[in-house]
Amino acid sequence: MSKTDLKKENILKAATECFARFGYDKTTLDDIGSAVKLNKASLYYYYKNKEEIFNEVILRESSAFMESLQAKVLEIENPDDKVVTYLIERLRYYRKVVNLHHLSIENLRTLEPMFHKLYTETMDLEISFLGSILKDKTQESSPEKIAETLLIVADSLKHRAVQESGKIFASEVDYTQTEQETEFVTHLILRGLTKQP
Amino acid sequence: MSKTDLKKENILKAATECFARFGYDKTTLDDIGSAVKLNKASLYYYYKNKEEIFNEVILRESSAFMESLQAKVLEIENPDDKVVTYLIERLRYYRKVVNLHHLSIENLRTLEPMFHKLYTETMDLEISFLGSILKDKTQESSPEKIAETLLIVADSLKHRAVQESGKIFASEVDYTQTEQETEFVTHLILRGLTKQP
Amino acid sequence: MSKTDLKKENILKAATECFARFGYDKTTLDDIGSAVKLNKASLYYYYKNKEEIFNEVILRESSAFMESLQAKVLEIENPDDKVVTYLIERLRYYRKVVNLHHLSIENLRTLEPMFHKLYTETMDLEISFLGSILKDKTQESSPEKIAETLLIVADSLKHRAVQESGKIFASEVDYTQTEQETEFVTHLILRGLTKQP
Amino acid sequence: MSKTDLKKENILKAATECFARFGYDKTTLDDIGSAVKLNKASLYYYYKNKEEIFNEVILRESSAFMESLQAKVLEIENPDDKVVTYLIERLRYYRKVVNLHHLSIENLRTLEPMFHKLYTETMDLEISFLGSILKDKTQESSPEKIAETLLIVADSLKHRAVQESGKIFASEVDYTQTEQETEFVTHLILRGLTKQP
DNA sequence: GATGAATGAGTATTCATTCAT
DNA sequence: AATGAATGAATACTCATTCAT
Repeated sequence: MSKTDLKKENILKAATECFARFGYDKTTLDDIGSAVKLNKASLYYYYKNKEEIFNEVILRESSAFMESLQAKVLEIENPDDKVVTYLIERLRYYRKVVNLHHLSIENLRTLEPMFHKLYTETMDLEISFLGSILKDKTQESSPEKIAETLLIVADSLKHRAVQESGKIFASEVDYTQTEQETEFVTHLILRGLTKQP
Repeated sequence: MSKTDLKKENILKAATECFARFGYDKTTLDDIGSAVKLNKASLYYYYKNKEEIFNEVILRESSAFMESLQAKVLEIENPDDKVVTYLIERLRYYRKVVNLHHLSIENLRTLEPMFHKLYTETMDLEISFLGSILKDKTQESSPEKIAETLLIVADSLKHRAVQESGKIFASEVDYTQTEQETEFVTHLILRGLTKQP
Repeated sequence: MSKTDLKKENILKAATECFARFGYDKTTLDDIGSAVKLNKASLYYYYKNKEEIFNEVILRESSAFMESLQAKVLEIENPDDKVVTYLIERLRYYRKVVNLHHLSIENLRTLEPMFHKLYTETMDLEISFLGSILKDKTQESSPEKIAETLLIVADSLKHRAVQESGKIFASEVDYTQTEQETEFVTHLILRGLTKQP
Repeated sequence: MSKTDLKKENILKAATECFARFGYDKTTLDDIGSAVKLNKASLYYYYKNKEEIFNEVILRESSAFMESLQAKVLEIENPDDKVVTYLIERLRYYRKVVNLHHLSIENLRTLEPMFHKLYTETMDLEISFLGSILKDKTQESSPEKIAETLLIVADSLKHRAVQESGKIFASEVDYTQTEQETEFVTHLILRGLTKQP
């Protein structure tokens, strides 16, 4: 690993700490700078701006989460539970990130492009993983097609919940409701696939 | 309702929206002002400062929550479940407030006096409600004494969790653990009361 | 005295207290309003603005001071001392006003028109008083002419001192120096008048 | 002198001008900024806040004053006069600072910690200087002990006067009285030392 | 690569002043 | 005569970002 990459790594580690501690908004570049013993201005040599740093932090965390989630899912016996668990935990993770970094609805709007980029980058991997789980359940369509549909539906439900929030207590309530919706739809789809009455 | 009270009401409504949208820190008085079509400075005619507005918002929300929670609890059959549900939902509500308004540990420190005031003001009502539920369960001490103890224990567990947070992902994890601790202790106490082996 | 005049009187009394307590700048109209149990806005019914109130306060204080000073001067035996004392005490009073109301150089600039108005309004009375003291000392010119000259010279010395201040510690030092200059010039003029060698 | 120190120096020079011109409260950071051709925000790069700038200004002025006062005192013949002059001039200097910067009672309260720090930092030097003057007058105790006592008494008298002010015209009057009290007590102590009847 | 230095835009709060009632 | 209500302009302080060296 080059010297620069090492430094970037250290910055990310410090930033991860700070964002978790203070939230995105309240973390100042001075906070991060102090933590890596680097002048605030120097951070701009490694990253374009605060948002890009946050970007990277989220990306790392997501990768780690995905790995551990996939490992956990593989240990589940019941195939339907595998899928449901995967989708629900994915949703809960999103909530966790939002809460952890104290992201406001406004932040979510601003950071949307970043999340979208992260989303599309990860999508292929997720489709492939979920597809492999679904392989022996689907008879007609390709399992990847089903996987993609499930992911899209799940994300749409989440997206709708976020958009509708901004009203008091909506965030919490919606997530619970979204979980139920996700589970319900997933079961519907999976049972449809196995042609059960 | 007087004209002034009406205006204060409108300000609160706008503030509630804003705090939920942006969080406490990122809500500016300009945000609230715009929402009520009032100059930022005018808000100071109705409220002493930003904190006082937040204060009032939290107070309203809490009252509404308490009412609905108590109604919900009364519908539960099993007496023990009544108590446990009440205490757990109360804890979840705290987390909800903190998350909703994106309160940082720092905020919690600053706003502590406000929360404390709210807490003591509500305490009597809570004791009286919880006491009435416990009435036929206690044989020796007064039900109010037991109620107060339960509330104090529950709040202490919560308080410890808050103090210990500030570590990564701690917020989520700790609350779950605190819920379990609260439930466990409550059962211990309740079973002690009914002298079951 | 009409009801309005009575109210104006009360406002002035309160304002006098406030200005002496907090200084001109730090006295708010709310301070004065509270003190007379009158809404801040009501003050504008009686006075054009804050400056006009201050104006009046200074005017009252000056009149009172002038009366007492003139009484004091009349008790002095030596005619020269009468004049010198009058001029010196007059200067000291100016300093006292400036210090009492915490007037900055900048204030003095802003309030200059007011002071000038006060100055010209009082001038005639001062000339007449000082003239009466000088009556038996002057043989050629009218005593009023001499009186006016003395006052103008004294005020010029003071004015120059004020203008030159704004440099550190100048205020204090200059006043002392100005006192000496005033005394010296006065003696020069008085002795010139009596044609002493 | 480093570039930063030079800049800090310039800021101080500008601030000194401004504080003397407008007083502490009415001097804005924009005033100081304009004077050094520096954005208001840049001042925060060099100094923590307005109070710290004022702090430094006062510190400089005090050092300069102390030096000149000590030189002046050394030229006095009569030993008792040396001491009295030193203590009286010290008192006058305090008044001078308060008047010059238009410090209100409120300011004095806020800035108290700063004055206290300055006070204790200077104390040792003052004790040592005053002690050297007293050397040949004391026969029993150490001259430093006497010096410290004199300084403490003088400051206490001053402190009481400040506390009691806030009443009309009090500032002027009290200081004069404090001067007399200081002189009287000093003479008492000095004559006691030489065991004169 | 690193940073000292600078700043524009924002953020809570205060206050003299205005005006409709 | 009195005031409730509103506001523009200030004011101390913060922070992401820029740039010359």
